[in-house]
Order: sequence, then C-alpha cells, then structure tokens
Amino acid sequence: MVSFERFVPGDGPIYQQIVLYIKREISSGIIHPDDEMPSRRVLSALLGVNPNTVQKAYKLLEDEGIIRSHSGAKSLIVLSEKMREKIRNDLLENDAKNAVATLKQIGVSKNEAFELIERFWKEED
Amino acid sequence: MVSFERFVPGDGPIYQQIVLYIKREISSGIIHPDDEMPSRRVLSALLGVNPNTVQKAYKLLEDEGIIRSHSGAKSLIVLSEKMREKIRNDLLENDAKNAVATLKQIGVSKNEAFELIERFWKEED
DNA sequence: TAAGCTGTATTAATCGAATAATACACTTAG
DNA sequence: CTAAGTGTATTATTCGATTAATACAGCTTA
Repeated sequence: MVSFERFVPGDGPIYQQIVLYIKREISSGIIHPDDEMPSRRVLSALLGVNPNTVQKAYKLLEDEGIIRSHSGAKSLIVLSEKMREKIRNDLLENDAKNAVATLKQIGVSKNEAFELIERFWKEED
Repeated sequence: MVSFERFVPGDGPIYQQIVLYIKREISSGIIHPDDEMPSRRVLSALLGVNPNTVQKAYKLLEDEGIIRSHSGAKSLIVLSEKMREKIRNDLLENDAKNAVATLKQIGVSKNEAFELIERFWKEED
C-alpha cells in the first residue's frame, strides 16, 4: 500500500502536490509497480481535503500512465523501469536546475552552496 | 532603478513572486537602499499583469519595511544592513532546506547532489 | 503654472481551486 | 449472497487570485 507518511503540504494546488509526491516516491524506489494506492475517500480523509481534489490528482496520474484504475477496485501503480527512469530524470532536471537558479539569485557562491547542502543534509544518506 | 530583467515567472501567486524576487535581489546585493522601484503601472505593463496585483506586492513590501512610498512620488528601497542580512539568512534557510528536502525525497545521495550542483552551475560564480 | 506621472482607493467581474452533497455501478471480502 | 468499500460522475457553492474600469490627490518636470 502506497504510504503518504512523507507527504508534506507545500505550495501550489493540492492535486499537483499529490502527483509530484507520487512521482518523487517512485523516483526514489519507495513506490513499486503493483503497489496499491489508497482509495480516493481514504486519502482525502487522511490529507483533510475533498475527495474531488484527490480524484483530480488520480486522474492526472492515470492520464500519465502511472496508475491504472478499475471501477470498484483499488487503483494500482503500473510502471516500467523505463518510465521510472524518465520520471527520475525529469524530476532531477526540474528540481536541481530550479534549486541552482534560486541559490544563484540569492547571491550564493558555488562553494557556499556546497556548504549549505552539507549543513542541511543532517540525516542519513 | 530596480530592474526586473532577472524576473522569471514561477509557481504561486504573482504578488508573492514579486516580493520574493525583490528579497532575492536585495540578498545578492543587486538592489541597494535608495534604489527607485518602477511605478506600479510601469511594472504591471512590463510583467503583463494587473496594476492591482503589483500594488498588492508593493503593499506587502512596505508592510515589511523594505520599501517606502510617498503618494505622488516613486517608491524607494529603504534598507539597513541588518535587515539585508536577516533577509538573506531567511532566504537561505528556506530555499536551501527546501532544495535538500526535495532532492532527498527524489532519492538523491549527497554525492549525487554535489554532482548535480556542479552540472547545473554552468555560468560564472 | 500645467501636464503627466505617481500612489491610493473603490467596486464589479472573472477564473481556477477546493468544498459539499449526492448518486450509481462495480469489486471484493465476510 | 450481501454489505461495505471503490471508481466515477454531476451539480452547486465558496474562496482567493486576478482582472477591469475608474477616480482622486500629491509630486515633478518642462
């Protein structure tokens, strides 16, 4: 069962955050093919949002071929290794590029950036 | 005159993006005390948004003591070195912590994070 | 001085995100 | 089998962000 323990509400529409969360968990290998998604109703209760908002996220995931839904049954993760690699590369491209651009605009040098990473990389690898 | 050349539209409300942009340019020392802000109307035309949206951003900046407005005259940046340092530290805390958390969730190791920074830090220091 | 720009304010309308309340057909487990 | 849970769909409403259209008084400069 796909867990939302690591989900932290951030900026932007909730349905997009859900999609991003799933992609990141897939990228890190925590979510695997054939894993069960929580039902729309259960997840909406867990996150404290409306079922329609969750449905919107699941619809997007299905359109991208990341989950498969059968009316009446739970939705499942369907994922080839190729798709997983593509998702990971896309996320790295977006997020890393974004982080670098932001740090540079703040006026951080490359060395200072390395120090910041060190400083905030507290926990395990 | 404060320039918006480096402004790139991103996520979230536009008025918040404007506030963040100004703070980052202040942090990097590109914007100085007594610099003139573009007028609400000029900036709204430049960004292609409504004057009210810009006004909302300027109001927030004024509430934070970052700019000062006099009816009829251009708004000016007012900033002590202490405020600048605080703004910089706040931005670093938020953005660097954020970037690290995101990279970790994607399943990036610390070493891989360093490689990514190297790779995307193309331009000058 | 006079025109043009400036900050400020007000009111109405639009638009997307999110909520709310149902309904129905399908599946799965007891 | 049957009840409970599930995916899906529909309609109405709320809310914040944004647009739109003005208006007015203060500064600034030619």
